Amino acid sequence: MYEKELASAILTKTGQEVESLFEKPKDSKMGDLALPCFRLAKTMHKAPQLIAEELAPIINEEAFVSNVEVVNGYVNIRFNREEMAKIALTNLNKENIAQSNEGNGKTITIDYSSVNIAKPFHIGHLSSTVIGGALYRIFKHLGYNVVGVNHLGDWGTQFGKLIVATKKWSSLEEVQQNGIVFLNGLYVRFHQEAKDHPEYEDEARAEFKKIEDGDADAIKYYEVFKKITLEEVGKVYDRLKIKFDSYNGEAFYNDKMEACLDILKDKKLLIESDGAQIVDLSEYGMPPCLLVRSDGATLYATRDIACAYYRAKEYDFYKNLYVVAYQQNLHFKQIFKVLELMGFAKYADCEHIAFGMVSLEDGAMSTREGRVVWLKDVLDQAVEKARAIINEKNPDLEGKEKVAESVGIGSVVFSVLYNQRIKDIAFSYDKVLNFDGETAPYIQYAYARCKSILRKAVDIKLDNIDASLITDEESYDIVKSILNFKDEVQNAALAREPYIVSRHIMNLVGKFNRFYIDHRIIDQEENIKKARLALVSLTAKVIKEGLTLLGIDAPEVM
RNA sequence: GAGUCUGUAGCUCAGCUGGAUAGAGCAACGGCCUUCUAAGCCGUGUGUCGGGGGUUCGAAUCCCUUCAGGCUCGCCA
Repeated sequence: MYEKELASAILTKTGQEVESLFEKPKDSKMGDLALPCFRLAKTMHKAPQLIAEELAPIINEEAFVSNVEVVNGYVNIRFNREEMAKIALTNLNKENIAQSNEGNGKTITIDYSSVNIAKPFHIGHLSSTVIGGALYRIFKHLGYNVVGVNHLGDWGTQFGKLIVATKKWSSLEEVQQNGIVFLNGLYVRFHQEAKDHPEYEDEARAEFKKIEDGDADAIKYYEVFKKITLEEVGKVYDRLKIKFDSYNGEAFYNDKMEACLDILKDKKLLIESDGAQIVDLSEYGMPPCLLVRSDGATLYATRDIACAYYRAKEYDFYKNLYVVAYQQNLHFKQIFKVLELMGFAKYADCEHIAFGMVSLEDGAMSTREGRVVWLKDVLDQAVEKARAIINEKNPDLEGKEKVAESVGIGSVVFSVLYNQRIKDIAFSYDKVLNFDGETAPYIQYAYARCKSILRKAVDIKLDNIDASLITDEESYDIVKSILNFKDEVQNAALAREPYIVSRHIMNLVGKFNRFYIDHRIIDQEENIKKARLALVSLTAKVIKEGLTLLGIDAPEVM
C-alpha cells in the first residue's frame, strides 16, 4: 500500500525514478515497508547508506508516513496508523471489499472439472473442480464476464464397453435403479473379464460404432448413462457450490472438426505419417500432434482445436483457460502451437492452468482396477467428523446439520486450495479430516466468533469512529491485512492461484485471534468499543468475502 | 534417451520478478477457560534451503551443472 505514492514523491523531489524498487513491497521487520537503496546506489554511484539518508526526509514529508529510519542502506518506513485505520474503515459500508470492475466485462472462458460420463466423482476430480470454481468466482469478482465450461468426457469407446457390460451382466433397468457406482462396477468388471476374453473389446468397439452411426438402441443406452452421471455428479457440484454455464463436451464437437482439418490442409500443415494425419512440430522441439488416426477417427487434440475455434467465435474470449492436470502439459503445448500455425488469432490467450496429481498413500489411483476414493465418501466422512465435534463441543447448536455440512465440506475444499496448484497431493483421510491449525474450520471458527460478538452489539451504530483507537500492534496488523486484501485477490487472479486468497485470509485470521485474546471488545468504554467493533466487522467481512471466493461457507455460529 | 515439473524443519507446505536474523501449520513437550465461542492463544527449533560451481556489494530466489523423484514423449482422453 502506498508504494506508488512514495515513488512519485521521490521522483518529483529528486528526479530519481525509484518506482521499480517498490514493485515488490516487502513487509519490513523494522517498519511497515522497507526501501532498499542498493540498486539505486549502483546507478548513482553512491553508497546505499547515503542514498537512504537523502531519501528519508523526502519520504517523511508524506502525510501517511509517520516516521522513517535509516539502517544499513534501507529506509524503513512506518505509516501513520491512524491514517491507515481511517482508510480501512471506509470499507465498512461496502458490500464487498475486493470487488472491482477491472475486468471491464471482458470474457474469460474456464474449462474445469470436465467429468467423464459413467464415472463417479473421485478425489482425482476434486482439484480441477475446486480450483476452476475458485478462479471462476475470483474473475467474476474482478468484473470479468466468466463462462464456466464443463467439457464432458461424453464420447469414446468406453461407451461401447459399458453397453457390452450392461447387456452381459445386468440390464438398463438395473443400472438406472442402482446408479453410477454400480455402473462403474460394470466398467471395472469389463476390464477384468476382457483380459480372458479379448473378443469383448471388439464387441465394445462395435457397440460404440452403433452410437456413432445413430443406432436408436445404442443411443438409448448412451443417453441413460449420460443422464444418471449428470444427476449424480450434479449432487456433488451442489455441495461444492460449483456451477457451469455450459456442458458442451466432446460429443458437441463431433461436427466441428472437419472445418479445422480443412484449414490445416489448406495451409499444408497436415501431413500423412504411417497412415495417420499429423502436424509436424519437430521445428519447435515437440513430437508431432496426431489429429486423424489411420482408421480415419479423430482424436482428443482434434476436438480441442475445434473447441478453441468454437469458443473464440461463440464467446470472443479475452482468455481461454483450461484447468487440467499437468499430465497434459505436452498436449496443450502442442495444440496451442498448432493453433498458432493455423493462424488462430487468439492462440496466445489460451492457457493451460496445470495442477498436481492426487495419489493414494499406497500408490496411484486406477478407476479400471477399482482403486479409488470416491469424493462422496470423503465429503460424507468430513461432515460426519464435523458433526461429531459439534455434538461434543456445542450440542445445543441450532442448525447443527447445516453447520456440519459447511465445515466438513469447507475443510475438504480448503485442503485443495491452500497450496500452489502444481503440488502433488497424497490423499490421506487423516490430513483431510484434521480440523486444527491451517484449515477451513480454523477460519470459519474465527468468523463465527466475530459474528457472535457483533450479535451482542447489534444496537451499536458504527459511525463517527475514532480511528486512533485501533492503532495498537494487534489492531494495526488487522488493518494492514484488510488494506492488502484487494491486492491479494488481484494477485490471485493474475497468477491464477486461489491459494493466494486462502493464505491471505489465513493470515488475517491468525492476527484476529491474537487481537481477540489480547483485547476486550464489548465491555469497554463506548468509543473503544465502537472502534473495535468496527474492526471486528471488517474482519468478518473480509473472511466472508474470501471464503465465498473459494467456495466455502461461513456459518454464523459453530 | 529427450522435454518438463518438484526438491526448504521429523511430516505438509509458504517464501523464489535477488536484499536485513529463512517462516507457518501438524506432530512432541509445557502453560492459559468464574469475563465477548479453548475448532482458540502463548512458550520450547543445532534447517548442509538436494549437492557442486558461477554472476553479484548481497543468492532459498538468477545462470550452469549434477543427484533424487513425479509427469509426458503417434493412432486413449
